Amino acid sequence: MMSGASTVDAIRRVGLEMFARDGYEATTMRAIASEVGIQAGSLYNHFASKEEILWDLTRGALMQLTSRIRESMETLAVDADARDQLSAFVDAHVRFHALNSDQASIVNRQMAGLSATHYRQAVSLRATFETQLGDILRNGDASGEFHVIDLRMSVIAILQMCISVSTWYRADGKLSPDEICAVYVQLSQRMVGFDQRALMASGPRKGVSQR
Amino acid sequence: MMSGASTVDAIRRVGLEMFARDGYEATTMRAIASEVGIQAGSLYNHFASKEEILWDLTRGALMQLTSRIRESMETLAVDADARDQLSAFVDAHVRFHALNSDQASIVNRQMAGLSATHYRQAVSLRATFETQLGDILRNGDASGEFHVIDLRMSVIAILQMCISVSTWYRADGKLSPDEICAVYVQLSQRMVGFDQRALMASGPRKGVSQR
DNA sequence: GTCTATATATCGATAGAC
DNA sequence: GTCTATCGATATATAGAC
Repeated sequence: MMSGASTVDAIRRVGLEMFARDGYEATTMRAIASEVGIQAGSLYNHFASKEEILWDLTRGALMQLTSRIRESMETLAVDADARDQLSAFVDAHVRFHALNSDQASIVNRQMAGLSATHYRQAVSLRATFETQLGDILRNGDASGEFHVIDLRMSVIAILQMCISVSTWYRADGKLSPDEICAVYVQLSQRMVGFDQRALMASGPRKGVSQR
Repeated sequence: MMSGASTVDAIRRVGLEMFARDGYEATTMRAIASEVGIQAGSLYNHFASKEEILWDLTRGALMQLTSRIRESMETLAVDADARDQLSAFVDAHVRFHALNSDQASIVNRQMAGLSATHYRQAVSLRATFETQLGDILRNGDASGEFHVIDLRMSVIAILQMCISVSTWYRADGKLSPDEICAVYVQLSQRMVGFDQRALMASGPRKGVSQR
């Protein structure tokens, strides 16, 4: 038991880590309890079932990501163009998946452990991201800023690209979240057909990074 | 038991389907045996353990994908440019992940069930795809065909984009594999900074698809 | 709210008859 | 090679003392 942290928060913290690392089915209530420092039966004073822990973590991760995206979009001016909107969206998405790889694993890999009802709710929450990005791309294409090849496939491809950062980013690696976000923002702009040559002409183009 | 198919092949077929749909840990040997039409104990006449089934399927999927990519690359002329190489690679990757979503699930989501030794072997096999695509991008950047922003991130982003097709493609959907591959090839060309304007100028540009 | 003890079920894997 | 029967371990979840 940790001082200064409630038992329920300790269960959340341990469950998140173990579900992400070992998978939901491979993680046992006994293992969670042991890491928290209590007996397995005591877990049921805080969560009705193992699935309730997963649902709590899934819902929390999705709401955290929702908040980060909303905060990032709110920094934009009301008349921001589609390019700025896309940048804010991709930046928030990449940053979240880099800095919260455990939450990313829960949402992207462990959702099969949810009950049918909770699974539907999670998919519904996740679909809002696709809708948001789809709106940005549609507006950008309509205004002539973008030249989208296919709306739905572009949306999924960009989202999946952002999500994949969670599989390789390491806090002790050579690249900072800022640097990574900058690259993915550029990639997303290319994918939607935003013409960057005007920007490139304003400064010397850097060589390809060969880390 | 199916006539014309050996028991071991039936186990492979059923295991692939159940591992992909329910996950490795959530799939029981009894469930596999039941679907095959034999008793659970009889499975051990064909595989030493549950993990051996997963490893057989993982290895098979990775080798199938390897073959598809090699076949696609071999259709190219010996002096094919980087753009054609990228197209052949992406086409094969997207096509495989669309038409073999179960194999894709095994390789991309169920590998945590493998033993440490088998896991390392699978990761090693999978790394060859990254190396191949990395070579194509590096050569294309060196020759001036591409303008790669960051080699490693571009490789991962493109691969993950191709893989994601397995999560939404349906054989009874509106899009054929050919149409999907065409879109993803274009997306990949944009991501590596291949200039398409010369091609676009040769014909009227189509509006964005709003399916 | 945590403990000990346990109910109830199911798991992967094995043994030996046929 | 498949069957029946079962081993030994472990799973989630519960009951009741403190």
